[in-house]
Amino acid sequence: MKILIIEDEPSLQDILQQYLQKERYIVETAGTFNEAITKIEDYEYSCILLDIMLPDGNGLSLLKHLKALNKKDNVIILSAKDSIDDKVTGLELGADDYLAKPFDLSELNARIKSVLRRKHSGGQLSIDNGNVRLYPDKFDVFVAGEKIELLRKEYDILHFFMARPEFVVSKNTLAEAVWGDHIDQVDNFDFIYAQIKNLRKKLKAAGATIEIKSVYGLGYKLFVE
Amino acid sequence: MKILIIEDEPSLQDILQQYLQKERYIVETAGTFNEAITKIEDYEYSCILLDIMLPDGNGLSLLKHLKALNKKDNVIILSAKDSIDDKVTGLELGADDYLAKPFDLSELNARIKSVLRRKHSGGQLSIDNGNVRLYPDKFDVFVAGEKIELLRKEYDILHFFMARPEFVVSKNTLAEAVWGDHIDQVDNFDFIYAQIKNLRKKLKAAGATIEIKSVYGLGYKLFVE
DNA sequence: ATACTATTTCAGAAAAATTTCAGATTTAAA
DNA sequence: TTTAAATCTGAAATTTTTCTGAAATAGTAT
Repeated sequence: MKILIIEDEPSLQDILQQYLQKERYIVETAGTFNEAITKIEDYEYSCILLDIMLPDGNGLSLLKHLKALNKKDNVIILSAKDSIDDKVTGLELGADDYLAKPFDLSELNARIKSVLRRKHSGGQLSIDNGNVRLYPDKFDVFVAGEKIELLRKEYDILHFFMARPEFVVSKNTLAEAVWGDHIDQVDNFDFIYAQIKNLRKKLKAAGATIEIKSVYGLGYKLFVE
Repeated sequence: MKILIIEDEPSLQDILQQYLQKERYIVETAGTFNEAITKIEDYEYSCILLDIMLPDGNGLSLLKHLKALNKKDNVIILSAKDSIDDKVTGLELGADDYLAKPFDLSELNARIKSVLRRKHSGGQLSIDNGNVRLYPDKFDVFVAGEKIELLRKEYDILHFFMARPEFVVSKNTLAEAVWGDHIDQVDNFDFIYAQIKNLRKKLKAAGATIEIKSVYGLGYKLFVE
């Protein structure tokens, strides 16, 4: 579960980040319009918290941008303005919820949960590739109808690839998605090698018709037979 | 078993809360329309007691709201008005029962039990898994026909798992369901470990064919042999 | 108040998952 | 073919999570 906080005020950004990390989300932050755009284009977040009063551009136009890109990220708008106008405009533009400042952290948490619940139950219940089926909310993976046991990181990695079959993914992108932001300038990818190795072994042992192939110098891609 | 009391009059709220807590329910309260909405969106209650005369909005519109959100929570309407109108409207809007003030606490309790029975076991009086049988409204548990003595928290935990056999449940979810929402940002789960340990010991000693297995990094699940 | 029971906290032990490491193997390009 | 970089591997080290019995605290009933 990755959440992007788009908020220019450092203190609030900090509070939100710390609170949500305690709630076990992977949290990333963006302080400016441009930074936010870059992150959004690079990754699909489970939920985006968007302050509509950004210094270098109105948050609502960011929302417009997001929808124009056909992104599916869910958005909760945070705003100091409690004006009906902004709220309505935000929701019309496709935001999923609206929260006026000042707000309670537990209230924010409740809204996030509600958005995620809606997203997951409304969205697809399983992801299929070859003879592998993955149930995102149950942490269950089946190969040819048989359940296999994956550890947490193995599961996260597989989930990531299952959502992007046949696409080449760099190790940096993978690391960022599965391990989070703090893994930014890493000089060796041993931890990825170790995980990929174990995941491959389990998939092979179960007779999966998918394979995580390495693309020399670029990264990996999920190959579907 | 979590119950939400939506009632603006503090004294009645207090009486209900104390009584229901003694009856071993986890009780939360909301005094206003908005507070209630927030709580409802955040969590699915076993039963909601709804006073339809709220200061900041009619209770019936809250009921409408609830159904629009596709929530499955059961609702018992409490009302000072004994008008047929309100009763009919309430039940039409999907309430499960109706109780006119003033009412007897034991009567309320009976209605709640009946609603819960209908909800949880489709009217069944017991929940079975393996050689374990649990009687929800008697707080009785039998293993292979022999009654075993469980403490309150142990019972609540077992009940929770018995209703969700084979499903992985996070410690946060378990804590929220069994301990209620004052446990909001916990940084350690020692109290869960302690309870699970004791419950496991009792189940094992009685020769139960079910087992609460831990799923490393995720939570627990009830395994049925 | 007092005694009794239930629950939570604590500190250390155990178990499990993840990362690091050192050496082997593969790859692309000179 | 030779070379250097990239990737893979099994095992060890580290970190994280879970478990345990005992002690402290909270809760109930007398």
